[in-house]
Amino acid sequence: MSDDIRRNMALFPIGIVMKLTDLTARQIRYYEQHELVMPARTGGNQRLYSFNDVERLLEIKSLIEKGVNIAGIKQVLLPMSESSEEATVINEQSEVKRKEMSETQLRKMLKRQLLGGDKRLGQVSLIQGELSRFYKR
DNA sequence: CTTCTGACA
DNA sequence: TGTCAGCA
Repeated sequence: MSDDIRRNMALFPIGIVMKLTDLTARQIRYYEQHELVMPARTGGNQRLYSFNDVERLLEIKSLIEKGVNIAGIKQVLLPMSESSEEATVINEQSEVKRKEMSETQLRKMLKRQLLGGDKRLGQVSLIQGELSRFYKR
């Protein structure tokens, strides 16, 4: 499956990514600072994004719009070392499916936090400001 | 002209 | 997040 290398191939500069994602350079760089995306660099230190990076950014954008903050996105997106319940699944095309948290699980976490009773240590606030549109909508 | 880092009237 | 500076 050498289709992966193409998706991970560093191709476009931040300017194009901006148009592709409707995000500002500021935001894109900001998310990188928080390790939400790690684009490659050219010899001149210019960022080069791959298709995967762009998709990643779109997912981040989506979550931001839903009211999830950086801390929350980190927990919802990929680099999930081990998900106790959600098993790593292989999809129909034998392509490794992304270990993303489902909407339902997200809501579950949100509800648990919003309802207060969060006794687990080291838990970070997933929501920004007011309890977001999860309950407004 | 485009991108990069750092900083904040 | 916007935006401006000063480089590369």
